[in-house]
Amino acid sequence: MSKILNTMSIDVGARLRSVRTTLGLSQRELARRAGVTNGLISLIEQNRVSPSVSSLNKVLDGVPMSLAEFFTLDLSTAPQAFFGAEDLVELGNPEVSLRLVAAQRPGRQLTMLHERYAAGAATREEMLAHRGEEAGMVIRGRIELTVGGATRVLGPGEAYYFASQVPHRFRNVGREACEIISACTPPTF
Amino acid sequence: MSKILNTMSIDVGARLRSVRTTLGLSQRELARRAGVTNGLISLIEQNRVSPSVSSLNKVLDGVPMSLAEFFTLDLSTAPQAFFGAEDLVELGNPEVSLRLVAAQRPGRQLTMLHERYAAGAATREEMLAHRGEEAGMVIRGRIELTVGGATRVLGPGEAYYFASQVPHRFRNVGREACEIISACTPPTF
DNA sequence: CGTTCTTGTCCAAGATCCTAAACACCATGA
DNA sequence: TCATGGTGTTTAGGATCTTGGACAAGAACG
Repeated sequence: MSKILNTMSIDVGARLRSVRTTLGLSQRELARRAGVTNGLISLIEQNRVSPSVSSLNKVLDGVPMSLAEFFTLDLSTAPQAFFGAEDLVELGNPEVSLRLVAAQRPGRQLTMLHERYAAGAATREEMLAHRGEEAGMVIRGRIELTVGGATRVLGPGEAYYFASQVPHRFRNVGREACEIISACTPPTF
Repeated sequence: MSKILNTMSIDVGARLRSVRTTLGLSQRELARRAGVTNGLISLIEQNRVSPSVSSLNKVLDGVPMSLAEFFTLDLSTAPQAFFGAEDLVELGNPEVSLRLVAAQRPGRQLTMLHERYAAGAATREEMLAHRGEEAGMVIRGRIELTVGGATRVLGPGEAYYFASQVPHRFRNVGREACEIISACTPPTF
């Protein structure tokens, strides 16, 4: 006896699905980041259950997004064409800042990021799951980039381009912060 | 074995208690309006449980307040002294609008409302639970006010003052909207 | 002093959420 | 064709939320 919960003033399921798909995450990947099960994400998105606030909070921690942002999201906006610096959604941390362009855009096919690595900061070396390609250009500072077996330090005006499935790692070996504009497809964030 | 849930980034219990006490409601009164039990309100406010989103939504319907407003509330603001029209919190409905001054102020001792009755609108005649007194002045339109057995129509510049426990009823018998500035103590909203 | 009302808290039992595991489907590739 | 790895969905059962009622403490009143 499959049941669907009464329509509430706020459609939590649609909201969560919108947030997740916009960021290009699978239910399992979001579940892993949030420390819950993929089944729960599925049930919530179908409005088969109304999650406890603490569960929803855990799920949103995997995005990351606050409850206030989640409930304040306006789903019915026309696709936005221009984004001020304050419109970019921060996905990283203070050490490695990743600011996403057009985060809310449904069905987004491209991920563009404004990345900022603090002095000494680095990404974990890891194999990304998707099959897309990544490109970027340094606009300030210097960054050491390792792709497969090769390592090189890039400065302002220099760029990179590689397939995402090749293990790669960014490391800021300089004294000042390094900023990069990057793009990849399909979207992983 | 009494347990207290892990501290979350957002203290739902404190938030709800703050909202409720600020409005001068008891747990039972809020529960009645929301269609839940007083026990649930108690447990939520103590963070003994993390309510489901749908329960929290039901509870907030009794205020009324949206989930977005609830999670956006800033609890740590210094007492606000000035309130623009947009700062007043709407407590009524389209027919009978009740806009509360200083809704968020903790320990508020006074309730001041900007009331607006659409043409033909009326309050239910009911005995209010508290023992305070109410006063108000019409600033626009005309309103028929019944207090105990007496009825009178008041216009701009005219005022009223009575004990809250006397049954009373407001009714706009005119063609235009009627606006009133009212105050009562202790706070019932 | 009791009586009666209010308040918030606490406690089984029932309802709902959440997990772990399985399922069905599709795409890729040997 | 079969295996592999990805996707979202479903289900049984344990964990948690929610209810209805009891409880204790305080205030108002006679």
